[in-house]
Amino acid sequence: MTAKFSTKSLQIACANCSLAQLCLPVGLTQAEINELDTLINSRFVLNPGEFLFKEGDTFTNLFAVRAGSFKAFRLSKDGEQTILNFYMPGEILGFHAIHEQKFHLSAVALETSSVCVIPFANLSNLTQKIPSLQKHIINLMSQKIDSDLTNYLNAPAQARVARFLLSISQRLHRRGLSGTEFNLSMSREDIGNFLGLATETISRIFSQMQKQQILASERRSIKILDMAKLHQLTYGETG
Amino acid sequence: MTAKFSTKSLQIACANCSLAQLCLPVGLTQAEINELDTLINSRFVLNPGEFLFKEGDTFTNLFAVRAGSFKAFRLSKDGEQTILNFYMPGEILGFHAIHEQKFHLSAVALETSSVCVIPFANLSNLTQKIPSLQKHIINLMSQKIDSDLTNYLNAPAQARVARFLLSISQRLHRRGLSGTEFNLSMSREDIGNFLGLATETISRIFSQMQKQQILASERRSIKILDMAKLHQLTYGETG
DNA sequence: CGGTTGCTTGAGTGGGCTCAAAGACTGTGG
DNA sequence: CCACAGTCTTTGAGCCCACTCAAGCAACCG
Repeated sequence: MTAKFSTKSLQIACANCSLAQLCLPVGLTQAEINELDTLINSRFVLNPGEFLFKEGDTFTNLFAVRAGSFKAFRLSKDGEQTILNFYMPGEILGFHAIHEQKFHLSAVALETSSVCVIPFANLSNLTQKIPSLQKHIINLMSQKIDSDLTNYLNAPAQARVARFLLSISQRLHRRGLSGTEFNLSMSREDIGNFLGLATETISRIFSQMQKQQILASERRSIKILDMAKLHQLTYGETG
Repeated sequence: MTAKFSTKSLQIACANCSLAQLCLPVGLTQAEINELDTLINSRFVLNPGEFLFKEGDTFTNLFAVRAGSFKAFRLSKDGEQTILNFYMPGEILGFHAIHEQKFHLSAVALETSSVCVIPFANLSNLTQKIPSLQKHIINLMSQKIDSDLTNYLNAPAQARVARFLLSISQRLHRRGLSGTEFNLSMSREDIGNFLGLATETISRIFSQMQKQQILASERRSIKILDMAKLHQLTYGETG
């Protein structure tokens, strides 16, 4: 079931959060950040497989990923998942649910993860008082619209996998982590589902990239050996 | 080249615009709508093939489609288009460009079309004064994020075409036009490009749907005969 | 009217899928 | 600490959906 927000309250403030630049506060005064901290009064931890929210849930909060990762998906009528996205630290879930006050997809933790709970009504009031915060929220939503454009482009299997790996790499790098050596938090099946490819195809392409010296992979551990070649494989997509 | 905004100024006010509910003003007082009208001081017409904006252009304005339609696309390095979306009356272009103040795609008119020019900086100031307007902008962006989710799902060719036709149908219906009889403003090639299918595949699927009595199509004229079956073909996608 | 562009239909090919099976890792209980 | 079951990943074989190539037809335009 959907996790209870009281599970575990963490003693963390936006003021000293390492994700601050990716997440909410930008160009705020100390007083404004404190006000924001009052707003975001809840932070909690989820175990692997726990739901952050479910399709059909009423929307009241945005969630900022603090640690771990999530997959967002819908269920078709025959019970099959369609994975729509993965979320990593510094990224925000829930923007899609604002306009109808309802989640149109589910999100589960792929590993032990923690999130900040951002009550949207309160945030909305605060943006009315703090212009730079309004600007930031709109920028985050704009970024989301922009990045989704690139995410869902059609391409041959190898290009899709290359694009996926680069996306993960860049998102890790942005947080100051290694963009060349990392562990995937999702299964081959999840990757395939997300990219619209069979599990076996993902596996084959990883093997193939290994033979071409583009990367070294062992189960979920990935080491990118030739970033340039990986970019080439997505070549022609977007310039 | 990108159209000049001075091309033709139309005498139209938000106050008596039939698209008002889809576009900007919602729940505003008369005074607020007048203020908005001052903001949106420019409306102009584009001929088929004219650019509304180009990849790389600096972002200063959002555009609301008043009449006609647009395709949005990127060019790959070998000059191939990748069509990302089509835009119809009441829909807004440019949300993706806010965060970097730069358009990451191009938009051209598919037919004679007109748009309202919305200077974003001014809009941003106004949302700070009018809470319900801020709410509406954020709702529009949320809607965009939400609908893009459904747009780019992987599916077999027939399901994609069915989804595409339903999307067009629903968007026309929302404006009070017929959702069962309409003319497509884009070529088979554009549809195929957008859906990630070959032109010939689009043509074959149209023929096939015609044999199955789902629709009657003659070039760009479409008449949907069996809406239920069309929905069935997208079955399993989203519930 | 002839040229161009867009649409349709057919034939054959191929990339990625399905089906199948074996190997590698994880967790649990004895 | 090991055995065993279950899950995830890899690899192979064969097939099918949608692509490419090709040709013919219909509409539009100068």
